[in-house]
Amino acid sequence: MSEFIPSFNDKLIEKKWQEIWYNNKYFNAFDDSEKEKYYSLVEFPYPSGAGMHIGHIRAYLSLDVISRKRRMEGKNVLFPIGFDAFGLPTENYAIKNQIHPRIITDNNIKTFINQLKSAGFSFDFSRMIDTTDPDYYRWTQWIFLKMYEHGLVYKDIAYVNFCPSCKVVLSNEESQGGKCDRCDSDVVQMEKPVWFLKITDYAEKLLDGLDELESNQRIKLEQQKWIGRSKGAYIKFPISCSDKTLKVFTTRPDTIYGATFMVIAPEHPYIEAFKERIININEVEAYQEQAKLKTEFERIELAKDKTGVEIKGIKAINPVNGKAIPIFISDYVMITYGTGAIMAVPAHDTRDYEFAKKYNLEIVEVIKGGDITKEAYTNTEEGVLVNSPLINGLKVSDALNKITNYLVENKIGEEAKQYRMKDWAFNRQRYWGEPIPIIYCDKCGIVPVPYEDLPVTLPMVEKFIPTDTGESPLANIDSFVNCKCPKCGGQAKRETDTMPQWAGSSWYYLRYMDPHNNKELASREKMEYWGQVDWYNGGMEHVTRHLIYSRFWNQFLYDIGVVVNKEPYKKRTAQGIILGSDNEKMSKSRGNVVNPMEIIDEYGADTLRTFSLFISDYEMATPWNDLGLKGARRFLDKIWRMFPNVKTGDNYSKDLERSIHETIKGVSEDLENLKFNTAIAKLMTLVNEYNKKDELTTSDYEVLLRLLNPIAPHVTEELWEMLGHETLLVYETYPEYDEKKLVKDEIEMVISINGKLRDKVLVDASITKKELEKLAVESKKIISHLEGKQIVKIIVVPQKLVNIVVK
RNA sequence: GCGGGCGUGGCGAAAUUGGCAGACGCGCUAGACUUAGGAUCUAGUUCUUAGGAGUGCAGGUUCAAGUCCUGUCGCCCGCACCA
Repeated sequence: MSEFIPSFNDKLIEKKWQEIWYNNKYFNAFDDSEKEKYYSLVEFPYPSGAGMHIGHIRAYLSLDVISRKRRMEGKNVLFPIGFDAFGLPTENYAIKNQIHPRIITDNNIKTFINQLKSAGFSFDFSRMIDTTDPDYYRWTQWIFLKMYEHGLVYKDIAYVNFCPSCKVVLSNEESQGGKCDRCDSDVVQMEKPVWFLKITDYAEKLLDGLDELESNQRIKLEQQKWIGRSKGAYIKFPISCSDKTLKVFTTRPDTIYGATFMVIAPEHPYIEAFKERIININEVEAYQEQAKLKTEFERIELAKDKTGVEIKGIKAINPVNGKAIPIFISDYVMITYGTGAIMAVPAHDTRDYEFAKKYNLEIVEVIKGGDITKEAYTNTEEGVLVNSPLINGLKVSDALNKITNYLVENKIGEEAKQYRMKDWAFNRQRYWGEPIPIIYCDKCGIVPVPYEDLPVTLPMVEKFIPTDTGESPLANIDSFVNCKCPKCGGQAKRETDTMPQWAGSSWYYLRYMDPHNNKELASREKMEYWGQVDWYNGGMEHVTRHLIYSRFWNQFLYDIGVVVNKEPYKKRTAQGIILGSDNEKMSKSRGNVVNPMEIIDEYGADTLRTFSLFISDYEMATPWNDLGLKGARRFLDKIWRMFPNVKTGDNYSKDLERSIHETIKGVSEDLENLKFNTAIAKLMTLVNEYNKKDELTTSDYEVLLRLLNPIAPHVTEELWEMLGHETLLVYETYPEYDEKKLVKDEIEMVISINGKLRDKVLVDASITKKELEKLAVESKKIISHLEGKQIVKIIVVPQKLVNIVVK
């Protein structure tokens, strides 16, 4: 053997093992294995031109470690990767540089694959998918058509969020706070024909399914909040001298006697309907115009300042007491929620209170407990109803029941649920997305593309530019637009809008099970074998969008008998983001971006892997720290340098035995609980212990290599080979601990006085309580502290401490 | 405004869920060895008047509080005129 070098050559070793693993397909999953399956999934990346980010590394590492551990535990592991490649950055880059997005995408994917491999991720690269591949998006389109077939797709003219800069319609999810998710421009409201997916039909199922999901509370809460269910009632208020009623939604029908006026949204259809009777129609229409000009963001920003106009000429009749009350138009009521109209109860709602104060409207207290001369009394759980003939003296919960029954019996109202979540606006006016498989025929109307004609492929054209009218660039491509009607064979035109970014990712976990199937999205047999995703890790930012969308698609596919499980994911976790070393979010403009490839170049993939997991609790956001990398590298080098001290031996060294079993237990548990940082700390502690010895047995050394392998796979694999093994560590067994070996015969007990540490003693594990007390009181250190004091009592906590309470 | 989380050395962080605060790592200090390396090894490293004090701040419960309770300040994330 040549001279032993005290620091390993990461470049050589890592390249060597990556070639062995990937060329021999060591990480490929088997569809026909006898072994128990394990499906671990990470959110597939968008292959941006910038290549891999440190965030990708951290996001994928957790399940790479788990997947590697599972293989060692004898599982048939499916740990796939793919690319969510449709999207605006690629299209924008394509337009700017006159390169087709196909070419850009292919190049970016190549870069990504190389980068993923250089980090040593144990993905099954044979199952790679690309959402922009017609063989893939054929099935995205297929699912859309299935939804259409089942009445979950509809077209409507609607006010949509439109980004004037990206020239694209945005979903609510993409336009939070009135800003475009991508370019941060102010979003405007635009009336457009929109394809909607009826996700609200699945609101209840999406809520129920959360019970089965294994995740932390935050992940469930954010989804619950997003769906935003409110239980309450619809109530119909008759309109004076008319057979029409104004329907409102309220969560508090018990406060109906306090309803002193009504408010409708500026877009409410009754303004048009009662145009003839409205005396101040000019004033009302002027208000409507003004409201339209405000972006949604402005409407929220100006929230403090309530504005409105009374609609003169019509009144609403409170159906429980027959009182005629005024109707106002105001933009604090949204047309998109509930019925676009409310009964205002100023005494018990802060917004209504504000409005009533401003316009000098009557405020009637119906729940006792607050002081409505000062502010609205809203925290009414303990309150008692007053001024409400039918329900006076009742507690709120009883009043709610009684009044609801009354409303239902008298056909004034009905129980109802409302959701914050709205139907999913599903079309985009862009080129680089899945074409929506719909054809418009003058004779037959809207005709879905027949299943056998899928996929509707994107045409490869030289130039495409977004149109100013908000139409897709596809609209300019005649060869795409013009087609035959599948029903009558006549001239027809294709839908030119494409699907949103979220489409392809809504079912990709299914495709991995059977990625090359050209007959079905995946075969039933394979879906039965692979079942649910056992563990899905991704970003917190996708918990409300992608996670809900994909759960919705899966539930739909389950309902029509295509997939096997109601819920796609068994367990979901989310990594904390890595901030720049300045504790700010990484961004090019701040110049605090860490490039993982540079780190691999300088320190090697094993060091990057170890450090990214060691830096902090996996679920918390943490600033990056370049210097810390050295520590990770030092740790790996220490293990490397131990190699010459390893002597043959089939058992653990006696004095290390307990530490080894403790470490095995601790590390395994930590890895399962996402506590990678403490798992690595425990391995470091063990290594420090090893380092105090001149000699180690091969068993001592190998157990360390096996424990560390999922985290630092290259260097451990190399050392494994150096030990003379001919098989790979990748499929070696994961160490197990022996409970009996954890038992200590001697325990260090703490002796404290009034809770303050005063002494420590080493005692036999079998010591009795009495003996301990005696020992404690007789300790020299303790005696000196007890001088002149009186012992009140002694508390003994077995295995831990003795506390002497003195006066 | 509502919901969730966080606040611990010079820094990143641990703390078996109420029982030795600061594991592990970075950095720093001193020494050793020089194969001058991305070194390595050894010792030390919360503060401090050596008695203590100490987990954002102020109280409380307890034999015992970073951990539980009440109040308060600061930061982060999500939602936001949702009726």
